[in-house]
Parts: sequence; C-alpha cells; structure tokens
Amino acid sequence: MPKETFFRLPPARRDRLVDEAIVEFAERSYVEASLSQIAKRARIPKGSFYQYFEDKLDLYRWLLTDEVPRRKRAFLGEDGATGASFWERLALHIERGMAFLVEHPQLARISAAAADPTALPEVRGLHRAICDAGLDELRATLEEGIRSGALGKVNLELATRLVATVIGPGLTDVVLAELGAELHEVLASDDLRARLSARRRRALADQTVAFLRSGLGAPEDSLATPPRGGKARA
Amino acid sequence: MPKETFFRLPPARRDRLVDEAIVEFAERSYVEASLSQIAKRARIPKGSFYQYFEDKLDLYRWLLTDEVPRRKRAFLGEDGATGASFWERLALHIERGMAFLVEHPQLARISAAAADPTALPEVRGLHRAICDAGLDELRATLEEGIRSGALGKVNLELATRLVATVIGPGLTDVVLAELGAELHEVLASDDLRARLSARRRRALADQTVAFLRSGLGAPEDSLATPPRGGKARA
Amino acid sequence: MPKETFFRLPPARRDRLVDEAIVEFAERSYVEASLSQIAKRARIPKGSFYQYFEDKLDLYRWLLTDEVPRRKRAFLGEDGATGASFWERLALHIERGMAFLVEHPQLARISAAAADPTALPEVRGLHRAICDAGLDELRATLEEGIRSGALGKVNLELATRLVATVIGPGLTDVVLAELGAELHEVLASDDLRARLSARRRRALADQTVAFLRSGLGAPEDSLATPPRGGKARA
Amino acid sequence: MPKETFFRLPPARRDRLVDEAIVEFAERSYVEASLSQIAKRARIPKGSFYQYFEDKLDLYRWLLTDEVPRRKRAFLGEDGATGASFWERLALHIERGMAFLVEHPQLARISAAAADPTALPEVRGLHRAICDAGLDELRATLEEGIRSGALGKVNLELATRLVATVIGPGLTDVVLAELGAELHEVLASDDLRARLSARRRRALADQTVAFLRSGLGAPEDSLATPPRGGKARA
DNA sequence: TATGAATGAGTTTTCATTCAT
DNA sequence: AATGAATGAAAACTCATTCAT
Repeated sequence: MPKETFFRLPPARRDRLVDEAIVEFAERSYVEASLSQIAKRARIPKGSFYQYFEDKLDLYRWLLTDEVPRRKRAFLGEDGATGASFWERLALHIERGMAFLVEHPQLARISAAAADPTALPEVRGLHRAICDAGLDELRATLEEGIRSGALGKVNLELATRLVATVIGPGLTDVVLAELGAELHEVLASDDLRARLSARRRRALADQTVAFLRSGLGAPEDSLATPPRGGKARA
Repeated sequence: MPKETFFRLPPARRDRLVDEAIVEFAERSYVEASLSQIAKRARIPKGSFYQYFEDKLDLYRWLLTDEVPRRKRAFLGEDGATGASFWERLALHIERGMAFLVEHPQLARISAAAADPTALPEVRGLHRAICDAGLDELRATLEEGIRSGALGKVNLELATRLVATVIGPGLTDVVLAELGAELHEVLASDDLRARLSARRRRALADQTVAFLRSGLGAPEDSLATPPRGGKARA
Repeated sequence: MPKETFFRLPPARRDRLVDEAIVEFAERSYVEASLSQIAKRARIPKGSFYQYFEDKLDLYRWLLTDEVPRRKRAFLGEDGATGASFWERLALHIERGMAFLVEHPQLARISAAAADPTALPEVRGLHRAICDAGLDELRATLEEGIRSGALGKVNLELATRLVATVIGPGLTDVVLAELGAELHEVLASDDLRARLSARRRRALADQTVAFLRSGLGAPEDSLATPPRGGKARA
Repeated sequence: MPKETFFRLPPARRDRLVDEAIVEFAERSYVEASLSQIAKRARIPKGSFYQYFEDKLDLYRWLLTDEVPRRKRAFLGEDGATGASFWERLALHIERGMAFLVEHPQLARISAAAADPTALPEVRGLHRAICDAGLDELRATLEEGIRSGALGKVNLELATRLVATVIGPGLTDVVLAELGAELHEVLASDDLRARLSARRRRALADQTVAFLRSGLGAPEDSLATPPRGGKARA
C-alpha cells in the first residue's frame, strides 16, 4: 500500500503519477515497465517516488487491487439490472464490460494483465488473487443461475472458467477485431471509442449471450443426440 | 532463421541450447527473457550464441514459428479423425490439445504466448501472424461445420474468436484448475502429467464440446425464447 | 548537451571526468574511444556517466563544440591585433595557433580531429559543421584581405582551402618536426612545451606567412612568367 | 608480410580478399576496420585469413607499404616529365595526384591515412615510415628546385612540410569541394570521377602551383616589403 | 592447407533502488 | 518531506584470434 505521504500529495501531482503509471503498466508487463519512465513522464523525481510507495511492486499492487477497480466501479456505476432475468443480466454485464474496454482501454488492460503469466512469484501471487476473486464472483453468479433454473446441468468449475474466458479475453478479441485495431493502437489513441457504437455493442453482447446460452450447434441436433455416445466410445 | 552453424552443432550442445531457450521463453516474455541466462544455463559462451543465431529475436522467431510447431506436430502425430462428425473431431482436437499441454507445458506456453500483448513491434508482428494463422484454421473448420449442418446460424467472426478463446486460454485454465497448480509449477515440474488421466481429459473435452454445442442454458428454455426480444428491449 | 546534473557536479569530480574524456578523445577517434576507459580512469561508475550525458555522442559533441572551443578562447584571450595589417594579423593568428598546440596539445588534437574522416554519419555531421565554420571564418578573412588590397587576384575557394590546410595540419606537422616528437608523445607529456620558444614560434609564423604571401619561387621569376603558358602547353 | 600461401592463392580469391580489404580500410581506421567484415564480403572463411596473413596488422601493413603503392605506380605509370621545368613538373605531379584521387579514391584514402594519428604504437610506426618516405622524396625534389634556381631562399624543412600538406590533404579538400561531395560519398560511388574533367584538373593544378610559387600577396607588395619588419615588431 | 566453429574480453546502455542533503 | 544524484548489476552484442578437424 502507498505510504501516508502519497495520500497527502497535492491532487495534481498525485494524478500525474497515477496516470502515467497506468499508461506504463497498460503497455508493458510488470517487469518491463520502467519506474524511470513513469517518474520522468509524471515529472516527479525518482527519489520522491520512494516517499510514496515502498517500491515498484507496491505501486503495481495498489493499482491492480485498488485504484483500477475503483475507477472501474466509478465508470460502471450501479448495476441497474435488478429484476432482470439471468441472461439479461449477463448481457448487460457483457455490454458494460465492452463499454469499459472501449472507453478505458488502459484500465481494462491492466485488469486483464492479471491473467498473464509472469516469472516473479510476488506478482504471481497478486495476479492469482485477482483472478480468483473474479472467478469467485462469476461462480456465484452462475450458481444463482442454476438456482433460478436458467442454467441447465453444468459442471460448475468448468463453466465458470470457460465463461470467464469468453467474457474476458474472448470479448476483448472480438472488440479489437471490430475496431480493426491491435491492442497497442487502442491503448495509444483516444478516439477509437466512437468506432463501436452502443447499438453494435448491444448486438455483440446479445450474440455472445446466445452463444453462452445455446452454443453453436444447429437447433435440431442441439440436444437430441449426446455429444459423443457412451457406446460408440466404449 | 538460425545460421547453418546451428544445425551442424553436436546434438548434445544444440539440445542444451534449445532446451534452455525453451525453458526461458516459457517462463518469461520476450523482453524479460535473458540471453545471458540461456547461455549460462546451456553452458555455452555468450559469444558462441551469435554463431548460431543472428540475435535474440532470431532465436525467438525460430522457436515460435519452427521448432515449437515441429515438436507439437511430432507429439500430436496424425489427426486420425477422418470420418468422424464435426463435434467428434472438435472433441478430439481439444483432447489432444490438453494432452500436449500436460505433457509439454513449456511448448504449449510458448505457443500461447503469441496471444500476450507486448510493446515491441517486431515481436508483435510475429505474434500477430501466429494468431492470425490459428484463427484462419479455426475459421475454416467452423465453415466446414456450417456446410455440414452441424453448426446453426452463427456470426462466423464472433464464433471463431470465442471458440478460439475457449479452446485456447479457457481450456488451459481448466486444466490448471484440475491439476490444482499454477502455470509456473507446471512449467517447472515434470511429473504433474499423471495427475490428469486420459479418462479425465476425455470427460473435460466432452463437456467442453457440449458447452460449445449447446451452451449452458436449461434445455427447456434453450431455444424457445429469443435471448433478448427486440420488443422487450424497445 | 550534458544534462543539468553535469553542471552541478562537484568540480573535482567533473574535472576528472572532462579531463579523462579529453585525454581519451585526443588519443583515439570517436569510435575507438571507450566510455568504459574514461569512466574507469575518472573513477566514476559507468552508470553515473549516464546521469551527466545522454550517451557517448553527447559527450563528444559537447567537447567538440563547446568545451574545447571555450578552453581555446580562454587560452587565446583577446586577439589584440587591431590596427595591424592583413599579413601581420595572419602571422599573429598562426603564432597563437602554435602556442595553443604546444600548450594544450590535447585540445588542439580534438579540434583538429574534425578534419579526420569517419564512417559514422552522426559524427561526420558534427565534423563537417566544425570544418565548415572554420572555412567560413577563414574565407571571410581572405575576402577582407582582398578588399584591403593585400591579396592579389585569387580563386577564393581554392585559396581558402589551401590556406586552411597550411595553417592547420601543415603547421601542426611543422611544430611536431621542430619538437622532434610525434603527436602521441606530445599528447602524453606535459613538458615539451618549453622546447618551442616564443622566439622560434614567431620565426616560424613569419616564414609561414612569407610562404603564403609570396610563395616559394625565386624572386626574379616569381611573377614574370605565367606558371604554365597556354602556348607552351599546346 | 603475407605468408607464402597468400601468393599461391587462386587469383580470383586473392583479389576478392584484397579488394574488400581496400574497401574496408579506406572507410575505417585501422582499429575500426573489421576483419570479420572483410572476410565475410570476400567470402573467405575467417580461419583461412590467418593462413594468408599473420594478423590484421600484417594485412594492413602489406596494403599500406606494398599493394597500394604498387597500384598507385601502375596507375600513374612513367613520370614523363623529363626536360620540363621544376614548376611544370610540380604541376604535372599535382595533376596526376588529382587524377589518382578521382579514379582510385580508396587507394588514395588508404595512402592518406598514414597522416592520421592513431593510438596503436605498431600502426604509428607504419604511418610514420610512410610519411617520412614521402617527405624525403619531396625534400629531394625541393632541393633540386633550389639547385635549379626555381626556388628562392627557403627554409627547406618548413617548405617541405607545408608543400606536402598543400598537395596532400589540401588538394584532397579542394577536389572534394569541386565534386561537391564528402569523402565517404566518393569512396562509395564509382561514377563521380567524370565530374572533374581533365581540363578542370589542369586548371586547379596550375592555380595550386601559382600559389606555391608566388603566394597570395598582391603583385606590387609581394616581395617589396619584408613580411613583418623587425622594426615594426620592436 | 582449408576452414568452420569457439571463445572471452570488450563495447554501450538501462534500471531499480539507496543515500545525502 | 523532498529530491537530485549515485551506483552496480544486468542487458544485448562484436571482435580478433585460436583451435580442431
């Protein structure tokens, strides 16, 4: 956690530091990110940095577990989906995720980085915790879906992880493909957001939910025959 | 591409170099990986390395585009799925992917690294090419599925990317969860492979295919009501 | 240009660095000169060097375009030749150049290095600029000599370049011959300066000016016959 | 000196080696020149090189003291100036030097490099010997000029060195200025030679000789008043 | 004799962190 | 508390020369 001094910083100075840190960690992995760069671009002396944070990891940890989630919550606001069905709520969740990605690609990228492997044990611990929290939340959601009867009979663990991947990196890929851009272009430019209209986002969310709900199989065969017959196998 | 010299190397020496390179690039990103480390662990002088490869990128490129795919093909052997249905072939593909991951986690990790973002343009180009090739192949497969009637009406681009994520990082996560291990433990240890039996792999593959085919929705509602009605929305 | 840090350095430390850099660049070409050597001999860590200069070229550029000229000006002081004739001023200029060479051979050598060819484009640009500036100044001087009637009818470009060579590398050779030493001995030792008395310097300067003014031809034929007659040629 | 094996080499192979060595040493100083580059471009194994020459210095020495002078003599052929006056012979010498420079800039550059300072004692010895030989020759020529009455009363040592600089680096500068090119462009391209016509070369040679013979002073004052009067000084 | 390969000392440069003021 | 500077370990890469076949 940042030191006391960090929170007593003049907001302008603090914001510069945080903003530049976000830029750096969005573009580079923890190891590759350079404190020197962050300090230089934020125009704060490198020495001062160590008054605010213990070290590079301290900054990264705080960004990953506090600041980025806070900004994400601030952007997303209230869920506003009370009363909706399970699938509707899922669609809304996806849509909001896409909006966040398009409007705040750097924050989204830092969040997503938790899924990247890294050789540093400390960072791995961090990433693990974040991923686990996300999975826990999604698992709870799916459990609720099961209770509500929206979901069929599923292997909960498998479903949790597959759905997490679909609405995580999967949708990021889809959005990038829609934008016709690579991640690094999106991180660098500010005006790509307009390229994905709210209408289009809704359509993509609906199609994704349809995929999660009913899969890709043709309707007639969808549940008629078991995927691979036990007898045929035996 | 490696220089001629490399291919004329005594096999023991060459293998040491390649093996250590694989270890290093499996654990670290391109930028983080250290030639010095590779050379030291392979017990070849740093100067000698440059007899074999142009530079660090040359080694990485060769691993990524030649050696790792070659080893993967060697491991997977023939497809052996001729005559099977689309879904059966998909299940087989998934199963084989899981086997490769468990038996050769380092190779699998290097392959998968192509999906990780990186700030270096040259490396990005490499990764991009690999990802595109994978997507092209999968897209063709899905198109065939459509022709064969196995797949319903789908947005091909969306489906391609979502399926790719499911059978790529999605299944990796699932397997790691099954092993109760993190990627780095798997990369480091040789005997985790037994923890995921062929039977269990088959079961996971079947369930994954079921997910891709029919989704997670309860049978009765599966295709009865449209995911989200246009009217309900308007 | 050096960074701010450099100018705030404790003088002893800064001087050590500059002095060793001058020694190194006086003895070796830009490419051959070694930052490691400079740092080692100045007893500053290599890492510290980069607090003071952007890189090797930054140091060299500053030496060549700022520090060496500054020291040269400091040594030469005021011209003090106002009112003198063109040829007298030229003699004074030459004399002062010889004094500088003898008293500060390293600075003189670094200046002169601008005339050496080099394969590095950036360094070539630097050298070119310095040579051009020197030629411009000399050309202006000669133009004034023409206006004052001291100079006869000359090809200005040719004259500028020939005179530049005479009073540049030419005089350096002459002085070294007088000292009975090679450049590197002069660069290495501090007490050769006394070997060339002011009286001798004045004599050499006078003779050089006589050469520039009247050439080497015997008086009687000096301008009587054209250098090579058109007819004689045809 | 090269080893026996070198002279027994198939001419094509030997020529490739020599030609590439000339290219390399023309562009770079002894230290900067790279044997690896020479060997690679000449397509001879680096190991073989050491069958032909003791080391880098051996090659350089042979080029500088044997091969380049031999090629220079071959280009210049017979002097053909018997019977001409001292000044005519000098003009011819200069003209031939310019022709050599324009037609064989690489050979000329290697010759001229002997005047460049270097930190390596062995190379310094080489350069010194070459320069001294050139000066000896020129001194003898001037002595003959004195005997023939063409030259006035001169300080022989001073005159030798000043004339050497004028017709050496001085004329090179002049020619480069005429070509509107830098040395490195001339070294790299083959067709700049046409830019300096024989007629223009002759004119430059004549003007240079006029400079050496009569200096730059205006005719009326040229020898009337001593360069700087003893009285004026006192 | 030919030669491909091996090698270690060398190069410039970056970086996170500590220290002194 | 602020901060400018110091620093050493690390990085990728090049080179002339030697060695073994």
